Amino acid sequence: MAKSPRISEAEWELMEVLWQRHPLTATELITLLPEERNWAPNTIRTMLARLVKKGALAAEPQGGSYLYTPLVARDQCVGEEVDSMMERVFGGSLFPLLMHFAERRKLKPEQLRKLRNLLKDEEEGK
Amino acid sequence: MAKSPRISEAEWELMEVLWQRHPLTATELITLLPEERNWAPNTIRTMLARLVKKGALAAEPQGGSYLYTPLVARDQCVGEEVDSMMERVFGGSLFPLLMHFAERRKLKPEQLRKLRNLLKDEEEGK
DNA sequence: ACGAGGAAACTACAGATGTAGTATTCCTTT
DNA sequence: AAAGGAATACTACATCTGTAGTTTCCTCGT
Repeated sequence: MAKSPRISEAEWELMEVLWQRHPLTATELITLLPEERNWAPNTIRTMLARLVKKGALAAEPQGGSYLYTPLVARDQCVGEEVDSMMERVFGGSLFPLLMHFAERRKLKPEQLRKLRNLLKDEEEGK
Repeated sequence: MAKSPRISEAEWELMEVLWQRHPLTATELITLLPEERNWAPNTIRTMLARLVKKGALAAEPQGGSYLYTPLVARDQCVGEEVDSMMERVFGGSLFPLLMHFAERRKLKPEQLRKLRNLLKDEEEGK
């Protein structure tokens, strides 16, 4: 499967809405966005246009407007996002990531031990 | 603790080297970079300058040259990187991330069950 | 059929990023 | 002290991102 286009942070928010519910017109999408993000409508339309250009969305004309639909699966985008991050900061290996969480979220040592154990095969198999 | 500056993908590679070994001059750093990355020396120096401007590196003059040293801890950068990604694609919650790995890396269902169990408190506590 | 109002198209612009060329400076060696 | 070589400083430039204003166009209601 081909790599999906890169979705930027702000774009991600639009995609989230569209992955949950589509097709949508720009106006509908705007009403569905969390209000905290009070982007100017034109900002959102610009981002939509970029997402279409990137091939992340399809834009189907519908009476003077467009209906937008995701062309890339959320799962795939997530996968690529995660992989890229993992590659960058954990050398691609799962275990250090879990260690990271274990430390940050302060798992109890006993949980940690179990977790480590559980994932040993994983790491070796990789 | 203050937020560390944003380290871009390419910059990350320089930082990795410097986190492992510092202080280094630009030239030393260049020799330590993986050869695949055959950046022009000037490219690397530009990135170094940017990292200094961002406050990610200190540049100590040393006989007509500089010695570069990280000013931000790798751990902290990793944390912020991970948090940002988690926020973006997993709504900040750990469990879906683990599910993702479980699916992608094909954990055995039994491992998965244990893992889920193990992390339940974590999720609830959040 | 015409006008109002909303959509889309086009334009703008600053900051980040990837990538590197050119110019200047300054240390070191004859 | 002058030259050579390296390191830095400055400049460049295309693309992506965040953010939005201005202009044009189409559609629906009267």
